[in-house]
Order: sequence, then structure tokens, then C-alpha cells
Amino acid sequence: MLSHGDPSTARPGRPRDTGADAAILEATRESLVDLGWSKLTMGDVAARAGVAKTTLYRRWAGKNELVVDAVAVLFDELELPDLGSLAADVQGVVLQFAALLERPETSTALMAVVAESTRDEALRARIRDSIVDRQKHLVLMGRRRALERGELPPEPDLRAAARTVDLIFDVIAGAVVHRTLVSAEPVDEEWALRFTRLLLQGLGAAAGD
Amino acid sequence: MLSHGDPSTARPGRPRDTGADAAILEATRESLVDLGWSKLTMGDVAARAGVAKTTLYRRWAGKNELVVDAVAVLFDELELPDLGSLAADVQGVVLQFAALLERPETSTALMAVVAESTRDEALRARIRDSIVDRQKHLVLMGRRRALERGELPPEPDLRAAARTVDLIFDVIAGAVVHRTLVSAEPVDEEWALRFTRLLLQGLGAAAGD
Amino acid sequence: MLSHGDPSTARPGRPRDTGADAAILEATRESLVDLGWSKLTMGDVAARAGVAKTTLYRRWAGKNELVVDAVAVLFDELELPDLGSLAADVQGVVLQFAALLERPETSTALMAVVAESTRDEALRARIRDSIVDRQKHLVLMGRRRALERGELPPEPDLRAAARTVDLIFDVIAGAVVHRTLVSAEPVDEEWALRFTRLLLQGLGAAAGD
Amino acid sequence: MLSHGDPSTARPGRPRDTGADAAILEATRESLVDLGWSKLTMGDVAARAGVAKTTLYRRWAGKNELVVDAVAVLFDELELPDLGSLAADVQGVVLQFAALLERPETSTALMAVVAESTRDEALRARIRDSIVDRQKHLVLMGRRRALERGELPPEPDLRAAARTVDLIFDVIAGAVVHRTLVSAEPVDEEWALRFTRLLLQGLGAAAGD
DNA sequence: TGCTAACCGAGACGGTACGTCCCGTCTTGCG
DNA sequence: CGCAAGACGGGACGTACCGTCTCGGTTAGCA
Repeated sequence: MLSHGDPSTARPGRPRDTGADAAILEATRESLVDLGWSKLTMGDVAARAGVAKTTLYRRWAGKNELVVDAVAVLFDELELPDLGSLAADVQGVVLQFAALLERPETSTALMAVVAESTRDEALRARIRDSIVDRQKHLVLMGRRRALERGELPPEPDLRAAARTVDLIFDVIAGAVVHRTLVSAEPVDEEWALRFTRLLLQGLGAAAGD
Repeated sequence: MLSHGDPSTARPGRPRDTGADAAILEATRESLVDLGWSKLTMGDVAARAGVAKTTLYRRWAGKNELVVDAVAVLFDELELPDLGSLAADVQGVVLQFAALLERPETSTALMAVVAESTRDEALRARIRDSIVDRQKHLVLMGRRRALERGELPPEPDLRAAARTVDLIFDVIAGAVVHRTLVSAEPVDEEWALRFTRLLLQGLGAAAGD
Repeated sequence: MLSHGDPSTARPGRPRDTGADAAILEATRESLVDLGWSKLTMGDVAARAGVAKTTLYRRWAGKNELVVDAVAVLFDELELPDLGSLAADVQGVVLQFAALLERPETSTALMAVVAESTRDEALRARIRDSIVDRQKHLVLMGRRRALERGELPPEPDLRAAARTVDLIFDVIAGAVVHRTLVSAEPVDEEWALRFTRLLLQGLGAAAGD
Repeated sequence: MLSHGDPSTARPGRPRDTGADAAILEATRESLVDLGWSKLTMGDVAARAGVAKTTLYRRWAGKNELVVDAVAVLFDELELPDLGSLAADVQGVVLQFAALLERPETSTALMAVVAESTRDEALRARIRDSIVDRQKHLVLMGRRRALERGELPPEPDLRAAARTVDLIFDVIAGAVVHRTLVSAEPVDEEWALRFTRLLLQGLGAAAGD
């Protein structure tokens, strides 16, 4: 996740201040909330973290990489508690994801780095590793549970199954992001319910109620 | 759409160069392709357009506004030819929208201004007027056609109908955007077909084939 | 002397602030006195002059060029009043030159730019034009007066005469600089007298008293 | 000469690498030739010497002190072989000194440290001890020889004699330095001859030929 | 033989200044 | 009044060195 190597491998020279990473990422999120993506500056982050600007550049290549890492940890809190049914699980993850996107440090940063990543392959990879894969994992887990519960028919063709997972992932994440950031409407219980019904019926699953 | 007043109203002094707007917007798109959002500068756009920087600032408040206008015209080309069935219409619009997003000037700019808009109400309104409403209009038109064809049941509750349209819009636009920009996978015929099937089945409509 | 062209030639665009040059050079001398050559920074000069750093760089290529110009004007005050005899004239110019070198802004700056000029032909030329030639002019004038007074024999060979002028110039300027900056001893009336006697006797001229 | 104590005094702990001093000074001269005074950095010198930066700072207080020491040893090669007459001795030392100044590591460094010394008493003392006194010693020796040869009249007043030595020293060293670094003209045999003639005639000595 | 103290290399650290780029504004003269 | 040109004050950039520090590891003399 971070830009430097395994700290257990003793390298010559003074070791890096291990506490600094956390302080910098925290400062980055703070600055993101106060100033927004475009006004955030490396100098401001450094000052908030009580660290020299050079220390930032020693560890991250630039603003984009720093912000991805700073925001990524927020996605760690996404969980998928077993709510008893596929419908409840979907609705739960939708609300959770929406709650995350409504935090100002997330929304302002996420779209910006995605925009930047359209011209930067390395950044795209970083986003995929730090953020997207973490979300997709939830979809996989939900699917496995639903299969165990018998809510979804077993799909023998593995490649077709993977394509379905990708589709569902883009539909869920895309819809929530679009609702939140583009339409700028709240993702409340009611919307989550209607969306879940649409999705599960679309999948040919028992939508429940 | 643009930030300045009605040019038909005769004002004292030298009138604005009417051709400049188009040249500037074209230069903006060009610069967007070459440099990407974050490297694009007002000075560069002015130079490409053969225009002074002051002329830009006389007509647009800043980079965000200029880029929204420059990109907005691309959305004019979105159309909804009657392909005979709701399924075909949906698939058509999905492919059309994806084709638009795959153009470099669109993808790089769209996410960036959305990101910026999370902290700027006026910008959000501008995006809604210039871009979002244009897309949503297609959904409304498609729905009207489907109702006429009898592919969808008439929905007497107007407010519920509006909510459904909003939901469908976020699902379609969100899924395509997410697939294209975040997952960075192509929206090809096959994906469009699978997505359409999911959506229409979710709506309880005849999915066709 | 300065780095920009003839201001009488009207160029397009906003003209440069004519007062800024003087303010910057004054600020440079001030900073030189307070901080010395090596601690002087472009940012500090800009701040003292109430000017942006970019304005400095628009007019001078760097610290060296700026300081040469700032110090050069001090050499304008060197004069050669006719004191009645060659001896008195020499003594006068020696004292005047020493007084100039004892000012902190001169001494600290002069050696530094000379040091820098050993690796920079353009800087050497700038020093020659701004400073050295101004001093050499005094030697030439003193010589002409002495010839008119009959204190020096006419020298028909022009090239030999030029060599002699160069020699005298290096002896006078070198001795005063060395005494002041390297030996760090004062150039007082007595030293000037002893030096003058040495020089004039060396030239085979009537040393006077 | 160097900044650290007498190495004969046994101190506890690992002794300093005795070879490092020489390697560092050599690296300093090398860097001086390649980069010039202002571009020379402690880090670069350390790298060239194959030594850590801390080792430099353990032995010298900074760039100025290091460079003075590095250049000082070059002045050790100044000698005053007995050429048989005062005139020949003077001419010899002038040419020798000029040859030294024409080496790039000398010229670029000497003026720079002199400039720096105008604001640093300790540095001035270091220059006097390491460099100036070494040169002045030559003047004293030449004078003693000339007195022995009867080329100069014995001067009974000791204080006046000291003043004369100082004067001659500033004239010789100053003229050569000025000719070389400021006028940037070569000190060749002819110039040395003309200068010697001027000086000796000025001193009332038999100029010889 | 082991202890201790100063050495060494490497390199991270908090800083300062650099020189550049772009911002958005202003001041010109011309049309 | 629009316009091209370009200077202006300002702010952030990313880099280069500064001089200090903190590591692990070496190299002596003394116990």
C-alpha cells in the first residue's frame, strides 16, 4: 500500500520514522476535509503533520499517490455482517458504501484521483489495489453466502460467474457513486430498498422483502 | 450555457468576437486531450485559441466552468433512435454513452469537474444543466416509448414514477461510468447485453433478446 | 547596464514598472549590508523591495547579475577632481576607492562576484562594463592631466602607452583591494602617501610632496 | 591548520582514519575545478572522497574552512630560489604566484573565501595563517637577500621597515591578483618585467635588467 | 577476552532557498 | 468597450543542500 519496502529488512542508515506515515495520512485527510482536493497542498499537509515537505516526497511520488493512500484506509471499515438474507446484505452494503461516500474527505478525493488515473496507469493500479479490490471482495463474499443459503442458483461456468460478479460490482458501486456525487441525492433506506429490489429481481433471485 | 449575456442585446463599445467562443472551446478540448485535466492551463488554452488570457476570463469564471462548457457540447450528440424495443433502446444508449466516455477529453474532464463540484454548488448546478439533464432526457424518452409500445405497465403514481426514473438513470449512468473509468474495462456489445437484461428483468419488463 | 531593452521603443503589453528597478537595487544593497553575500536571497530582496520574486527573475538572470548592477551604481560616485598635481590626484583616487571598498555592501559583494566570474564569461563582461571600465577611466583622465601639466613625458608609442595604463591600473586597484580586503588594514592618508610615492617614483615622474 | 586536535595525544576510542583528510582535501580541489565554488557541495565532496558527510563535519566546520585548507597546501609550493638579483627574484615570484592563480581551483576559491571572510573574523584569521603569511614570508626573505647583496639601503627604523614590507606585499600580491582575476589578462614574462621595473624603481633600488 | 568509547557508512530528518509555473488582475495601445 | 500583449503580486511546485540525527557495524586501547 505504501511506497516503501519491507521495514523488517534492516537497511543501512537511519531508519524512517515509523510514526510519520500515520501522522501524514491523518493530516492529509484533515486537509482534504478543510480545503478539498484542489486546494490541498503538500506544504499544508506537511505542516499539519509536523513534518518537512521533503519527508512527504521521500515517501510518496505526489499528491495523487498520497491521497489514494490516505483515503484507502477508510475503505478498510467496509464490512459485510451477515444480515440473514441476500437482500439485507445488499441493502446493508449499499448504505455502508453511501455513508463512506458522504464523508467529505472521501467524495472530494475519490473522483479526483479517478479523473487523474485516466492518464496514469500506475495510479490506476494503485487505486485498484487500495480501493476497488477491497470493495469487490464484499461482492464476492455476499455472493458466496447467497449460494450457501440457496438464494442464488449455482453457476458452473467459472468465467461466466466472474463476468457476473464484475457486472454486479459495477452496477452497485456505480449506482451509489452516481446517486451520491452526480445526482447529489441522498442514499437513504428507501432508495437502498428500491435499488436492491431492482438488482435482485434482475438477477433472477428471490428479492425478499 | 455560457456565462455571458445575450449578444443580441446591443451594448456600447466594440462587440465581442462571436467566433472566439467556439475557438476557445475547441482549444479547450484539444488541450484536454493533450495534457489532461490537471495539466491544462488557462494560458495554454488561450494560446491554442489565438486569444488573450483576459478574453477567457471575460467569458468564464475559471477552469472548471470552461471545461464543463467545452465538454457539454459532446453530450449533444447523444440520441435515442427508435430501435423497435425497449431492450434495443437501452442497449443502444448504453453503447452510445460508453463511446462518449471512452473519448479522452470526456473521461478525464468529467470525473475532475464532478470532484470539484463536491465543494462548489454553482459548479454542480452547471453540470446538472449542461450534462446530467441531457442524459436524463434520454431515459424519459425511452420510457415514454416503452409505455407506448406496452412494454412497461402504466404507473399512475407520478411521484413514484419520478423516483423510478431517477433510480434507472443512476443505475445506467453509474454502471457505465464505473465500468469505464474505475474498473477500466471496455463496455462492449456483450456487456451491454448482459447489463440490459439485468436491468429490464429488474424492472419486471419483458427483457426480449 | 540592466538586462532589458530600450524603454523608449514602445513594446506591446503592459510596460514594466519603471520605479521597480531602483527599488530592487536599493533593496539589494540593503540586504547585502544586513546579511552579506552568501546569506542574501532573492526572496528577501523581493520582500524588501515590495515586489514579487518573479519580477526579479524577469529582469535579472540571478543573484550574481543583480548584485553586480546593485553595486555598480556606487562606482558612479568615483570622481577625479583636479587637485593640482599628479601626486595629489593619485592619492585622492586611492583614498576615494578605499572609502568605497570599506562600505560593507561593496566589499562583500565585489569579491564574491569576481569569484563567480572566474567560471562565467558573461558575468565577467558585465563586471568589466559596469565596474572596471569606470575605474580605468579615472586612470586615463589622470594621465591626460599629468601629460598636460608636463609631469609625465609624452609617450609616442600608442600600444606601449596602453600597456602602461593597464599596468598602472592593476597596480593601483590591486594594491588598494588587497590592502583593504586581504590584509584587512585601513587605507589611511599615510598609506596612500607612501603608495603614491612608490608609484610615481616607479613611473619616473616627479613624485612631488 | 586543520580543525582538530593533536593526533599524537592518544584519545580513547577508535582513532580517526588518518588517510581521510588527504583524500577529502584532494576531493575538494577536484570538485572545485569541476564545479566552481558556488556549486561545490559538502555532499559532493564526501561522495568523491568515498566518505560520509558526517566525517567532513567532524573535521571541518563548513565549506569555507574546508576550502581554505584544501587550497592552502597549494601555496606551499611557492618558493624563492636565489636568482642572483632582487629584480630576478621579484620577477620570479610574480610569475610563480600568477601561475598558481591561473589554476582553476585557486582562482575560483580564493576570491570566494576572501569575500566570505569580510563577514567572518575567524575565517579571516584562518586565511591569514594558511595563505597570506606564507606569501608574505617570501617578501621578507627576498628583502633580506637584497639587503645582503647591498641592493637595498639598510633601514634602521624597524617600524618603518615593517610598513614598507606590508606596502610592497600588497602591491605585488594585489597587482598580480587584479591582473589575473579582474582584468583577466595573462601575467606573462613581459608584464612581470615591466611590473618589476616599476616596483624597484619605486623603491629607489637599482632596477637592473 | 571482553568492554567501552569514538570512529565510520548510510541515509532519514526538519529546514531554507531555489528557480519555475500558473494563477487571476492590471495596464498599456490599438481597433 | 473589446482585444492582444505582457507585467504584476502571489502562491505552490518539486528539487537541492544544509547541518543534525540515528542507526548498525568497526576498530582501537584498557581491563
